[in-house]
Amino acid sequence: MRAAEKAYSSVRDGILQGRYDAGLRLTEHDLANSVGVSRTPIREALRRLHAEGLVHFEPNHGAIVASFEFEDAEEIFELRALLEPISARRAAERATREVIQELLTLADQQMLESTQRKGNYLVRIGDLNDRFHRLIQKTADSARLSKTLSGLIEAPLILRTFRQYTPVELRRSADQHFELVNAIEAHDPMWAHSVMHAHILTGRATYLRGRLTATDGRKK
Amino acid sequence: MRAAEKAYSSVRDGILQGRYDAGLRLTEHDLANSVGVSRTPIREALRRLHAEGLVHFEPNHGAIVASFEFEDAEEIFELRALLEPISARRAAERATREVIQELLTLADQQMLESTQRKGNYLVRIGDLNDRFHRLIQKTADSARLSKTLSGLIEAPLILRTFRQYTPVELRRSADQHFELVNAIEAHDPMWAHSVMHAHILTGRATYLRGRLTATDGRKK
DNA sequence: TCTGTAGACATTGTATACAATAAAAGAACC
DNA sequence: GGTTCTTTTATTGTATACAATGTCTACAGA
Repeated sequence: MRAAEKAYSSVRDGILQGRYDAGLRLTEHDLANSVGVSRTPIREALRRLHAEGLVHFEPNHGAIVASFEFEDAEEIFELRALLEPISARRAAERATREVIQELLTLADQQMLESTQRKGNYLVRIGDLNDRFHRLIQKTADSARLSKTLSGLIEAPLILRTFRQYTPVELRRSADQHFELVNAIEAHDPMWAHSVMHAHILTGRATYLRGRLTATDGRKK
Repeated sequence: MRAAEKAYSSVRDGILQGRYDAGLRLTEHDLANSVGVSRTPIREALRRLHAEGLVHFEPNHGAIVASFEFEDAEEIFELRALLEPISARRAAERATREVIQELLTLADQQMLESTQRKGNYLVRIGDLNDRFHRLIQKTADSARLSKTLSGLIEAPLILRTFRQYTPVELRRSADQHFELVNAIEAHDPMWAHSVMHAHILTGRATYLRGRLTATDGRKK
């Protein structure tokens, strides 16, 4: 694997898995040491992460791990609610049998995890959800749309959201994935569009409810 | 100015002004020579341009200047039609008197250029249009939205579109800018939203008409 | 004439040394 | 004790040398 690639995924994973907390300073030198490559590929990785919004630069203080505030979440859900339905629509126009089968498998597994809820099932559900949405994006076959969305599907935010889900909501989310597969299988772009729209808004509602409870909790 | 900055704007200008044609190979070595900096800042600039979609990489052939096909244009207009109205809405909620004044001045100048049509007025209109839209984005004050849109407002495409405009359409476009300023001045988000939506769709329609005529021309 | 292969060449990828700059720490003075 | 100036240190920015790898070309053989 190229060193730049290694640096990128290493730092990215560190941020997404919470090993690097929001606000932490990441100096090129330290990262180079911990990843085991020189500063050059580290620089490249940091610029890329900056473009994706995972870090920002403070002059002479290096890269700072970005934090997600409430306003960011609102905005992310708003943009996803606009863009992901387009992905779904395009996917419905383009999906092959193989893709549909794979989506079905992912939805199946997610439903299983959502009903059983064993071990650290939330991480696995988060992962399945991520793969499901990414496969739809890939099927939509629009580099521009993918790039636009990639900055928006922030795993830490989504994982945090999953923690808010009640068992019922977890099953509903998995069920919406099933319906999405149905719509895509039927090659019905409008159906796929609106199911995806509802799906994102459902996630948003859950996130908002979680925020409210969290705030109430602090107020007590 | 930092060398990386110099490299970025130099290469970017080269592409946007058409000095580097679509499909042209840009090798790091050559660019380093022509810009007058070392390869390191050139690399940084190229990665950035890649993230913005202005070049793509072919393994062992370096950066290739991206070309805009019909499908790309369709997609860009579709995404802009979704996203720019959000910018307009947010701008209407946030604009100060100073910003409104500046927008008004830009719209004024554009109207003037559109009625006089002297010299290479199309370039100047393209520039005014660009500044108008960017100021709205800036006023919308959403880093995420700006970043998402920045990859979509491709100057070469928009400039090409302006060439298709009839005098009437040029004035209509300037007039829509005026109406947008009215909506923003009234702090009416919905109004701003729908005017911007119509404005983008107007541009799209003109672009499509231009494409059709070009195709007909070839068929004869 | 076509095809396969060897080798030169072009190009990127990486490490490292050095320069520039700004922040932090410490010393001297009031 | 506080404040300002100086020195040190930390950090990024840039250039360059070298390594790795893929591509193109020329030539030999069928």
